[in-house]
Amino acid sequence: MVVQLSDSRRDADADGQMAGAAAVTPANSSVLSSSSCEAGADANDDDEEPSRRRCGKKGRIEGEEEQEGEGEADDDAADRNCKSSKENKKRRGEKKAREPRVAFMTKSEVDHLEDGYRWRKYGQKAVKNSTYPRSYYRCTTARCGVKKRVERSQQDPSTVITTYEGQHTHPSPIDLLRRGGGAAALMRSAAVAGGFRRPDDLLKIDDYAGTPIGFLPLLPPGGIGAGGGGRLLHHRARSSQLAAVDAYGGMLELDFIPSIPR
DNA sequence: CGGGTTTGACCTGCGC
DNA sequence: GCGCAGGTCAAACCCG
Repeated sequence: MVVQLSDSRRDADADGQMAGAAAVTPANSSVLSSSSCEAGADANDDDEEPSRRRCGKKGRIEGEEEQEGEGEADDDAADRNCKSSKENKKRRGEKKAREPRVAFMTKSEVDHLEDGYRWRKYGQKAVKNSTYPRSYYRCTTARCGVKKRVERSQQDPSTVITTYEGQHTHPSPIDLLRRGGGAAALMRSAAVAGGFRRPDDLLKIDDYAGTPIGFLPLLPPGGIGAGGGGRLLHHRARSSQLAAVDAYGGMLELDFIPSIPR
């Protein structure tokens, strides 16, 4: 099974920064409450957020996607944009640099898997050729533009596909806890202990171009173990590599972060 | 009352 | 240019 992200990656940030998120598993509120992320805190997205405005009644958002430094105090710019939707369109076209995105597939009965960050749902759409809707979430942390989409696999309804876009501009609590603990060692030991070593145990994740970029373990419905659900902690070991560890010790090694083909 | 969810409408990109 | 599908907004609603 494969996650095929339909969007072309040509626009993606080649920096290799990972979506600040991690895969997930069903909520298990009794354990850790977050996942970690090496938030590469770059100011890439002062993206939207509170100060969005609309043109006209239900018009478009002004100043949206407006960035490059002047992100915030752009009332004027916004007004300008308001005047010409064409310009606006043009701008969008120019700037629409997609955030790097990563998709995770997880066996779970719940759609919205706990990953340690707080998300606000801002939309839901029926997806063509799928009986399951896709939900859209945004990180609730101010100025953090990370988004994620959650949908069920059409082929395997027990599988949840979570796509993260962007990177958190803030650490998650768990990240702080783990910091200094030696992520690499942690990951290695977890991988060994995990037992998810054979391809059969894993779900393949493809990058935008359909190239295999990693694997995820097939978690049993409800997650690993009786209580279900572990949380994925991930650490960017190198700029070109991401490894992940499930909170339950399962191997979730994502040895990737695709470089963008041009 | 504040924060999250639902949902219909709107916007945008893309293929034909 | 048109239509479709994906993505987003925001009012209304819900819930703790």
